[in-house]
Amino acid sequence: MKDKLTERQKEILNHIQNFIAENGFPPTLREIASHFGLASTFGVKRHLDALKKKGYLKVESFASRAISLNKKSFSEIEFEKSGYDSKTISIPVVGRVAAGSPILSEENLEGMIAIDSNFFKHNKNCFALKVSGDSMINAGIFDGDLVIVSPNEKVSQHDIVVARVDDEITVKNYEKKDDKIFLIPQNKKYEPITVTQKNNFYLVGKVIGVLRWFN
Amino acid sequence: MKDKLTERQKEILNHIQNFIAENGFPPTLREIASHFGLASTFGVKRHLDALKKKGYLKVESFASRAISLNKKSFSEIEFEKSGYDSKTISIPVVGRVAAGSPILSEENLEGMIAIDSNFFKHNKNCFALKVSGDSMINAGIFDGDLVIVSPNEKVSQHDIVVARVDDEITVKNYEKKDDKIFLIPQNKKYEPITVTQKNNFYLVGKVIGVLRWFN
DNA sequence: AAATATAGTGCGCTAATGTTCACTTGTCAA
DNA sequence: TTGACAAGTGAACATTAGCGCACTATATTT
Repeated sequence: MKDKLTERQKEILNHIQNFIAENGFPPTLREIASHFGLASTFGVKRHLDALKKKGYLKVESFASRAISLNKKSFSEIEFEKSGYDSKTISIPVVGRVAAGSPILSEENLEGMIAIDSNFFKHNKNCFALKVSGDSMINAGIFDGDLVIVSPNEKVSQHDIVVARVDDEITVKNYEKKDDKIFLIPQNKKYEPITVTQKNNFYLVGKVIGVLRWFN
Repeated sequence: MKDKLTERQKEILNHIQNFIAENGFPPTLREIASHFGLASTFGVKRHLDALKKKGYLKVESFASRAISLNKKSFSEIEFEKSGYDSKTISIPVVGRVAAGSPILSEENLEGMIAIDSNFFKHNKNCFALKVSGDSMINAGIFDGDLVIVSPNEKVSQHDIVVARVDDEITVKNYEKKDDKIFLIPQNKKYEPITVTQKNNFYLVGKVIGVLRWFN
């Protein structure tokens, strides 16, 4: 009841959020007023007071642009108290793999990443590997992405896998035909790799996820 | 030009970042000065001018607290601090958003994911949203992917954002031209959305990451 | 009809905050 | 040594921006 906003208040709150997103800092009363074609800052102030009272904003007194959005309007609170119980599983992140070295040696380690077990129903030996190269762009795996790899998991036809061919680590689609193994890139620029007896071939694991950061 | 920062400039920049993270808005010159025990605001101003010139932040003239961070300033500074604390941060995962409902209401909650803070240098209000539709495939975002969203972070031209247009939640590239806002899909099958005054437009946040599971 | 809540106007006041200038100090390299 | 440069001081000064009052208007409720 108390938290209910009027139409105008919603508009104001909405505009403040957009302003911050666009500018990186909050607007002044006058800027808000002028955006709505208002002539006086007093009305705006009353709206802010209302929004503050209802818990959507914090406003420092006697300070300029000192509006901050309250988490309440976003997330946290509701989840925090809903007693969400879940374990997280930590997996190591592996960067560029030095040719010849075991993938999971310390020198390749770059950090850890933890993922909620609800989303992660695989075995505990998983790790994440930083992809270099664009041979899988059509599968939505870009240079620099982290692929999450589950070793000792059954690999089926057409799965995306991480494999080692003669000390070279690659991410490709897996295909087996008449006892021959093919590693298929998802980019016209590259040719499929045919694995022969002469190659030192090792199926590292199955790619079960992809994680990418925009920086 | 040399983009290299002096020690002092790094300290200042770092403090500004922390201040914004804690308060939700940037500090004034005097607040910065007093944090460092300085008696004059002039020195601070010169530091800001330098940081601006070197491209780490933007500062509006004759406006209070009008400092905004440039992307560049993330990576570099946090870099040095990383390694100290490696907590994991939990963020909620949001599934299909019922039209009209606040994104982060319980009915939309699907779980939590936790991510190592070393890989996650953004604010704590972040959440993950399940994408439906293929309008961003050329940006490597597929149907069913989880995009990780940072609300109340400065959105720049061409950033991938989550926006609400008239109760419809979409993920698109953000573009602003002459006061007009365009939401650009990354798939030839779709047309850009032009946001007009008549639309109820709300910039939910910036997409800072993508997570995909193969199941 | 009267009361109440929401919205907005105009205007002046004052505190908050950015800007500028002249001068000092310490470091580093030519 | 001299000169360039980062850093800081102190004291105005100029502009921005929050605050508050009296008054108006329009719904909705009592």
